[in-house]
Amino acid sequence: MANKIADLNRYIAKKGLKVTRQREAVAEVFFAEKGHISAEELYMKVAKSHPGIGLTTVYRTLKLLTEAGLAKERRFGEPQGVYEKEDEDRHHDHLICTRCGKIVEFKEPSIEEMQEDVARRYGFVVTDHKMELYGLCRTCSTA
Amino acid sequence: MANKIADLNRYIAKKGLKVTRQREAVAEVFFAEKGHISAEELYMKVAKSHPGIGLTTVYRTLKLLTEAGLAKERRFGEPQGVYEKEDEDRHHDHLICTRCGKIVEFKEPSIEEMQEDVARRYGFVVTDHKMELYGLCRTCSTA
DNA sequence: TATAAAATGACAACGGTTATCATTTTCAGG
DNA sequence: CCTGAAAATGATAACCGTTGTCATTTTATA
Ligand SMILES: [Mn+2]
Ligand SMILES: [Mn+2]
Ligand SMILES: [Zn+2]
Ligand SMILES: [Zn+2]
Repeated sequence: MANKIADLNRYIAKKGLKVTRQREAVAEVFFAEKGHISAEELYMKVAKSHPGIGLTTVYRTLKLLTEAGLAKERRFGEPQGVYEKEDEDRHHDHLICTRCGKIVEFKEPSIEEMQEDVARRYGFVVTDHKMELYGLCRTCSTA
Repeated sequence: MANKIADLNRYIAKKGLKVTRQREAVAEVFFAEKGHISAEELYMKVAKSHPGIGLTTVYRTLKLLTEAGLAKERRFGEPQGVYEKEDEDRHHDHLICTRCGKIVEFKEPSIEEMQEDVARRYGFVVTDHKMELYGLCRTCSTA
């Protein structure tokens, strides 16, 4: 994901910030992730290849990535936030199993349209939304 | 509101717990609320008529009310949780203005049906869901 | 009224995140 | 390449909403 790193560096330049080894290290590990990862977990993974990088820096980098539109913070009912890669056309919502923690991502344009309708009806302009369905996955409900 | 208190007392009896002045005081103020209120705010309001009641007890009572199905905790992107009255047929979702904080409640059965569809498609049995639309209210978007 | 169980209030502790600050690093200009 | 101003880092303390602890009080049952 060299292009992702390039996107980050472009954002950094645009904002007059600076490229650092730490930012690249954190971003690289983050972009290599598939699912949702907490700051603490990311910190641990980064530490393997780059010991010495502080948890604070991981938090700061995640915030930077979020501002740059490359990461998104999620909150699935737990106090600890998790992050995932963000991309204009990667928007999705989540199904969360409250028993085993399994998370399924889905996209449902027809629901999104209806959300727009509802918002319009109340005079709102929607900029973001959150939809989470909590329940039991197949494995957990048949056990 | 007397019936709400009665509901609470019924739940308390069923669980072998005890009716106390504090619980009644907190519940009364809570049930008299219209919108969403934080534990801290509720604590302040309760203090006016019943000084001496601790914040801890307010938290405990809110948890009790939630277990009894009479209150529901909400989180609108801020660290501080807020509570609102709960009722089987009072389910609704929220439109939140990110500028002025205005919150509009709405109910959209067709969306709820589609949520069920999506869940079924992935083998999930939904027990709860969260849908929040963030954006600008009419006042804020035309200013 | 005696008794066991539960609730209370004061306070400490928790956990995830952010602020502070001395030190180090980056990078534009010379 | 240097130099210097601006920004970033890491260690640590602080923050803040919430929950745990525990001695004391209150409730409800018999
Ligand atoms: Mn996701
Ligand atoms: Mn509501
Ligand atoms: Zn499951
Ligand atoms: Zn507004």
